Amino acid sequence: MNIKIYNTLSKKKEILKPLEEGHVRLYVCGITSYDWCHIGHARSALVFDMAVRYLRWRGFQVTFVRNFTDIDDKIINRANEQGVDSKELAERFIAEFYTDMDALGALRADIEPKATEHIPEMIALIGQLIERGLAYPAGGDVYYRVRSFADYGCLSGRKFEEMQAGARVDVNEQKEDPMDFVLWKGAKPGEPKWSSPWGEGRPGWHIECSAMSRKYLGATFDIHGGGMDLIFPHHENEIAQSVGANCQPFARLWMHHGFVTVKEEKMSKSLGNFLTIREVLKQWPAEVLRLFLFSTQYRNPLDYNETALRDAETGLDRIYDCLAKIAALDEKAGGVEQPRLSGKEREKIAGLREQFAAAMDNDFNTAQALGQLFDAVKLLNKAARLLLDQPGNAEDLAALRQGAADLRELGAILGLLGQNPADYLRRKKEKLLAAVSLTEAQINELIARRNAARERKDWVASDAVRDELLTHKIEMQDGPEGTTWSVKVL
RNA sequence: GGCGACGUAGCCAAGUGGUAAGGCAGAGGUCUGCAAAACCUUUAUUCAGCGGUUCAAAUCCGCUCGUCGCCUCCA
Repeated sequence: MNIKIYNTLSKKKEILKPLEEGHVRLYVCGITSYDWCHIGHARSALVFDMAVRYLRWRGFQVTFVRNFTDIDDKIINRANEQGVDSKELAERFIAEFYTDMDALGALRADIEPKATEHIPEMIALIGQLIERGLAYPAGGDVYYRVRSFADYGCLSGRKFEEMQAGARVDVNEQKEDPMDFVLWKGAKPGEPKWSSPWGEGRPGWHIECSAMSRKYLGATFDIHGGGMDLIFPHHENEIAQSVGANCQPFARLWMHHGFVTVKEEKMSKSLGNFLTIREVLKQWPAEVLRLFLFSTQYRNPLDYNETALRDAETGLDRIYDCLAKIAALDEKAGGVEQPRLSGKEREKIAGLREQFAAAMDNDFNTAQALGQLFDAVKLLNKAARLLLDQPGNAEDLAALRQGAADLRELGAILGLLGQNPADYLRRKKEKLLAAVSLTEAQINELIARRNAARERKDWVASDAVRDELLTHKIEMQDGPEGTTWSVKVL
């Protein structure tokens, strides 16, 4: 088994070989908890949720750590704006984060450390950096002496000269060099503070990840992940801190996911175009959002728009339709001798797991993996149709059931197809019905009227009923089991 | 200005040296009283453009054009 993952550090796909065989240690940068999570956060959460589920499905033990930044300038500023305590604010948005994650069906990380609960670890780490001459106290703050760290820039591919050419860093007289970054900030009046050898203050942003990853995963561990915007400076600085303090390699593989854009622009507070998870889930079920997010490989940018989400929903419906059909087939297993599925078709159904895994092994290529799922749906639909006409052969049914079970098992890796297919379709119908001006009883009455007309072969009357229903966006399907209806989207 | 990514059908999106997955939308057909759903067939001689390497390139190299991101808090 070879799982290849793109490593930002080497700019190549590399075969995943955990330090400890069979055990992957993963650290992901979580949120700064001062505001509602947006769909960019959802992408981050779901990408790593998928990666963890897949690695586990593949038989790895995974230790997944994702932190909360619960002390930071943004939190303090927001708390001041709202006249609340910064700790209270941070706690509140951690709770909201969990609500969102639950709504998305995202697994909890195994360890979810908070920065404020690891101040001693950070202080120890800063102390080590000072000892090694890589950091210096200045006026109540402590800074990292970036030029003393030879590999600075190795992750983002930057060189000092280049960075300085375009640097837009604040002028700060306390720093020896404008590129130096803060490890410890001396407290200003009224700010939250902890005591330290350098006076009262609080940690800089980057130090928490170095301290907490070391505590829970060790100085060197397998994968460190986050959004692409964290490459510089956050992850670059983490490397400087961790390698500088530990004198051994830090994360061996860096995984960075692409952004969600809205109308081709990066979401940002300043542009006012960010969409919260809460808002999006009001409009679309979590599985639709997941299917949408996984329709593109995680490193590529992804544009959020109505059309894309609608397409995703149509696709999801199609898979559930297929599963529901097969479930219904189960109930009328027949005793026909001859299998109707060819050996080749049977093989293809059985090969789904392997095909899916091949796609996922290639840097979690969910787009390709979904393609395999849809291929299987097509095949299963075809087979189900064959069996629907006549009593099924037991072997065929077994193949179909296995195919459906595989579909659901693989879907679960992406957090999809977790619902009972019949329930999913019923719920969807109810939701759509709520937006339509007819009740189910009224619809059934009209259908009965139409069927009576069809009995008489009064096609004019029959079509009139259908047209009437269509004005209410109700569409009928005449099947062997009678007439069913659905709400037409659009 | 520096660094990096991307540009594949109407739209979304795989494919990274061997002759273009998949989804959505569209067209034709089977089924149906007619429909719908499902299924079948079909929709890129071509992968931004131009050169080069190779028996062979969407895939490698160079240049041009275009889009986006990072360099400041950011998933």
